[in-house]
Amino acid sequence: MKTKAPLSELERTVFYALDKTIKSYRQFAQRNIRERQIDITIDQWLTLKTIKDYPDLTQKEIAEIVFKDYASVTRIIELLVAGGYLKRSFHHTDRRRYKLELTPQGEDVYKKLVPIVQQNRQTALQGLSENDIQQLKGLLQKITDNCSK
Amino acid sequence: MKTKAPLSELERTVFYALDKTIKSYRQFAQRNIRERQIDITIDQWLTLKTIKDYPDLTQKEIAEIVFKDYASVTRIIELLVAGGYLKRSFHHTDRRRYKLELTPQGEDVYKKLVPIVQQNRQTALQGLSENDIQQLKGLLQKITDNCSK
DNA sequence: TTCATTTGTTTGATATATCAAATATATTTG
DNA sequence: CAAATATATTTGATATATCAAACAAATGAA
Repeated sequence: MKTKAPLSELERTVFYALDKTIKSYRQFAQRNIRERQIDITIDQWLTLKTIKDYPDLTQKEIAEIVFKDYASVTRIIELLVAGGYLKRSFHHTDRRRYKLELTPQGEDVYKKLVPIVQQNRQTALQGLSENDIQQLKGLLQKITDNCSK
Repeated sequence: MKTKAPLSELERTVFYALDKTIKSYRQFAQRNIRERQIDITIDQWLTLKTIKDYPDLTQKEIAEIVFKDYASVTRIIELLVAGGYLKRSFHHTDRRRYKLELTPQGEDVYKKLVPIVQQNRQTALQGLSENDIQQLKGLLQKITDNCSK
């Protein structure tokens, strides 16, 4: 029987665990989307959903919500447009901006994904109580605050 | 006085908090490295450190430790070699592999970074007790497990 | 109104992530 | 040993992250 190597220093840090957890969740979630033959990435989904839920945000505001760089949002939106999920037209009052709307295809993906994402989250959180989750969020928030000063 | 918009559904999920926390930490850590004029990325540092601490690992094993794709590790190592931090030569017994060693410059960066990383972690975890940290790791582990089945 | 500044967005360059396919060497099996 | 299989690594294609620089339109001040 093979004995496990002792954990490296890296593997013992919380930051390692954090990184691993978010990567595992993303892989898990992406796999479940792909398995249903839906052609969209997690990041594209996040921005699509944000646009659907909050129409008339600027891209800057979208970026802040999804916690991404403005440049990334620009490119993700380009791909969503290229993929036929999003329609981009000029904004009525501010010509620097675009008006962003889901296409029927975008709406369709949205409808399909909502329950999948819901299910993913539920599965990922199995065995954690509501209290655990609040605890977790509190601790994460503290770390985030410590890093943002 | 401006009142905050209510949090979006996204912003209320643990996964969002997770993503935000790890990104905040990475940005914070990278900033502290750059400020000291050290030319290396976090990911390069992680793999450099792994090679230093565990010489004679295969790239595959390195990838597993740093939780990265094999392809990513290949490219990160290329950059470390190009940057003069790592020396790559053929492995004695297995010609598919490379022998990886830090150059003097690599050793130098290693020595400089150890205390910086130490300090970063400490700062990021300010206000969390040892117990909080164990709690956090436990919860993260549960989520990781849930996503890996 | 004009000029300077601010704001929203894009672009370019480089690093990393992901998946699939290609390579090369090792190992196993018949 | 030869063929099949396994293992270590690389490469290609595409998506995302980050930072800086470029742009263009809006806004504010003189």
